[in-house]
Amino acid sequence: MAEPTSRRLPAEQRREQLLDVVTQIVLDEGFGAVSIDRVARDAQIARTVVYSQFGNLEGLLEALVDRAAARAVGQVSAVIPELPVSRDPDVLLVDAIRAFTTLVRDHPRLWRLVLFPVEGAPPLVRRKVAEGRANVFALLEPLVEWGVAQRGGPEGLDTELLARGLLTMGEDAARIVVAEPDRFTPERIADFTATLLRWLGPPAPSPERPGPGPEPEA
Amino acid sequence: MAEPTSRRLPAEQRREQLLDVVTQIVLDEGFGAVSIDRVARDAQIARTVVYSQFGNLEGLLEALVDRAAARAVGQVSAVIPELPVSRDPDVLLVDAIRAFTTLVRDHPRLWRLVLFPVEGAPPLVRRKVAEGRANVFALLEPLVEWGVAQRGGPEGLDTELLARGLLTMGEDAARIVVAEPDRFTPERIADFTATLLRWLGPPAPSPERPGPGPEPEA
Amino acid sequence: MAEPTSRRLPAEQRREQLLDVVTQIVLDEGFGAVSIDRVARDAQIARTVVYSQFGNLEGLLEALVDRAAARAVGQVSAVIPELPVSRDPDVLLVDAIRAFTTLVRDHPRLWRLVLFPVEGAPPLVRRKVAEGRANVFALLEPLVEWGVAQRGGPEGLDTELLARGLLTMGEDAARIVVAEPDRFTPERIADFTATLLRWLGPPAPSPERPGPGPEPEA
Amino acid sequence: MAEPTSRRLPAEQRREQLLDVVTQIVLDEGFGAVSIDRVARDAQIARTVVYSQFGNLEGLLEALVDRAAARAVGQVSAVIPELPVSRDPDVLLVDAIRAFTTLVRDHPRLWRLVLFPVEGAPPLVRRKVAEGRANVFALLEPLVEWGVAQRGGPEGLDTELLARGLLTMGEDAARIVVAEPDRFTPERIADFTATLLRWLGPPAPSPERPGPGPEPEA
DNA sequence: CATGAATGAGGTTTCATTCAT
DNA sequence: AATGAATGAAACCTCATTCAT
Repeated sequence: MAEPTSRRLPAEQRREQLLDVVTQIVLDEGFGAVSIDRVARDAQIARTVVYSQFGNLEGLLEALVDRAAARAVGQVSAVIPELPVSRDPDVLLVDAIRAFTTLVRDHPRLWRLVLFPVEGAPPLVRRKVAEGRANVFALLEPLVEWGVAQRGGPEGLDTELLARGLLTMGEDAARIVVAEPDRFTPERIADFTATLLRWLGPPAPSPERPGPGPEPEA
Repeated sequence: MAEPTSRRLPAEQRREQLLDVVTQIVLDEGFGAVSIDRVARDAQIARTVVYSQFGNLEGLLEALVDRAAARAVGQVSAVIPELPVSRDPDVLLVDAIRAFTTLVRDHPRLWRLVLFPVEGAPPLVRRKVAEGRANVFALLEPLVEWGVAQRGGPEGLDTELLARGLLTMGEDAARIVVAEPDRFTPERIADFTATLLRWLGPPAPSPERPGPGPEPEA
Repeated sequence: MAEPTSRRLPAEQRREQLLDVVTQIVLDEGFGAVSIDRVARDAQIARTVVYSQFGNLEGLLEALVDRAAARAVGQVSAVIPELPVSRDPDVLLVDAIRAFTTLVRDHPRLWRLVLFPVEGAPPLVRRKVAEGRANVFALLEPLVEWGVAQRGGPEGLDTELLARGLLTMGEDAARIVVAEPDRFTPERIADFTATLLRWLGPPAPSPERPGPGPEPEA
Repeated sequence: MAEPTSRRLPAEQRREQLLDVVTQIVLDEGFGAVSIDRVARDAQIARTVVYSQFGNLEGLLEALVDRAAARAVGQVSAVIPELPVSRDPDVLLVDAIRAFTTLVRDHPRLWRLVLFPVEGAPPLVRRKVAEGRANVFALLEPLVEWGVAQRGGPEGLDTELLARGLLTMGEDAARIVVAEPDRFTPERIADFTATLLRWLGPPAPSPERPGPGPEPEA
């Protein structure tokens, strides 16, 4: 680790380097292993450099979390469609699940950080993750409502719980894809989702959404 | 906290008292806040008493986890039915969800410990929790297979993923019941589950399903 | 170690048992490893038993040293002849050396304790050993004087230093016999001593010591 | 002790200062009294300074031993002649003894450290001392063989034991010179050695070594 | 921007010892 | 004669943080 990067870096670069070091430590040994000392040691610089960049330990973690959050949000927003949507809700869901898990699989370092409350994440981190989750939930809920309506869901369906459940399962899907990429592929998960939707019967042939033709009918 | 319990307790009682103290600390401030020092301080005894009971910090945490695990397992096993089952799978599922969330709601201290890998749970804790989860999964999977068969699930349904998903959602249900008991009640969650099952259509009216007669045949 | 000797021993027996335990610890891991705790643990009794027998750690060590000293003195006094002696001084010395090293070889546990200021012997121990050494020296010096006179030693020979040197070498002989009994046997050491004495020329055949006859004259 | 040396010393100087402090403690109270805490207290600095210089207690002791060993070796090598030697072996031995004991007398702090396995020297120290002893022995043995040959020693003399004995006595001489410098002077010890050699008779008048006639003149 | 020296606090652990039973 | 519970002191070590240069 920690190539002998030229000493005396400009602030921005130094920050990036240090955050990379921290990320590595967290992934390898959890948040509990992060200390100013350790970061400085791994980066082969004096402790005070870390202080001058991040103020203190909390600042360091905050910066880490902020960077990860920004990246994660950027990636997710490319996957969640925005209303109004003009596509079949089933296809939409399956595509979104596939896209999201693929994305997670391809950026495991980022998503392990986000998805696993790794080894003693400090309150700060949990708070940020919770925030992010709430944001995603806010995007998801109306979509779910729309989808249920489109599909003709049962009377009195608790869409809040449904949205929550979908979010939870989506997260868990991501987790298992990261944890065991050989056993759990995006494709397998997408297939599972499609099969599940098929179980619900064909999408309601609502007037303005003729549905995908013949489809699984028999 | 920490009533001035009579000094000079017999070992067993002392252990219980100390584990209670630890639990409180974990719930309030996470595993990261647990230290021999802190426990002794909160219990208003000398540090060495803790050592004489648990050997060292790891021993203390292990004892905590073991106690919690024993209790949790005891409670869960009362809720998960064992095959062969002679009841309607939908009712079974709804009842189990209701029973489990009720149980969790009524023992929030225990279940917060188990369900929330709070604030820096040390490897030891995570391992135990993972073990417990695996055990439950082992019980759950055959049940799910049985239920799907009973109900006439779609061709090619990935029951491993389905079982996993149900487990994940069950856990999450428990979590929200503990976290916001006023908004999320066992009844609400049971209702939601029932509605969802209704969506799947009526249980397959398989001839021989008033009871587990010939079973997976048709 | 520490067979489950019947609990509730009479004092004298308990003391012996505990001193045996201490001896074993010292031989295995040095004085630094001796602690009331350790002794009690190895003897499988409560710490307080040790206290009631020896008062405190110092008392324990003192008892250990006293017992060892008594035994060592008993053994040595059988080897050191007392004046007046009516035998050839060379034979006397060689015999004594042989007897002593043999004795040491046959009681290695005792003599390792005495001869090796093992691994952090506390002041108390060093003091006792020094005392013992002084006692032996007191016995040795007149013997050496007598021997030198008998043999016709050189004018102005510093018998104090000679006695001291003999003592030192005797001790060292004992040490190497204990440490490497295969390489250094009592016989080898006795032979060496005899050869050395032969180098000095034949013992003065003068009945009453006619003085340093030839001497370094040329 | 422990003058209020200016705070904020450069590393090298700090190390020296701390090793001096440790030396003092060892000489006064033995290795058992050395602790990071104690060293810091005596040096009137924070414990962590000691840690930053030596890593841990073992590192501290190792540094102490290494420094002492380097110094001791430097001094001894100036005293032990190397083969081939062109001087009278008796004179050589006496001179060496005199030089060594003088040197020891003049550097008592160093040599007490080396010669007295003081009060619980930890394994590390014992190991180093044993090593040093072995090195000296390796130098000494060929010299002794040469000397015995020169002098015409008796048939079958066990030169290994002789060399060992001389080493042991040399060490002991050093010890008593340090312990009681008034009673035991280098001169007294040199005289004793010379007298002893005289007892062996004149050096063999080997052809190419005309004997210690006029001595250091021709 | 970066270093190196230093501090103080907090945690783990072991040990000698005492007291009540 | 023995146990088991408890204390207080002292050691090790690591960390966050500050200051002078």
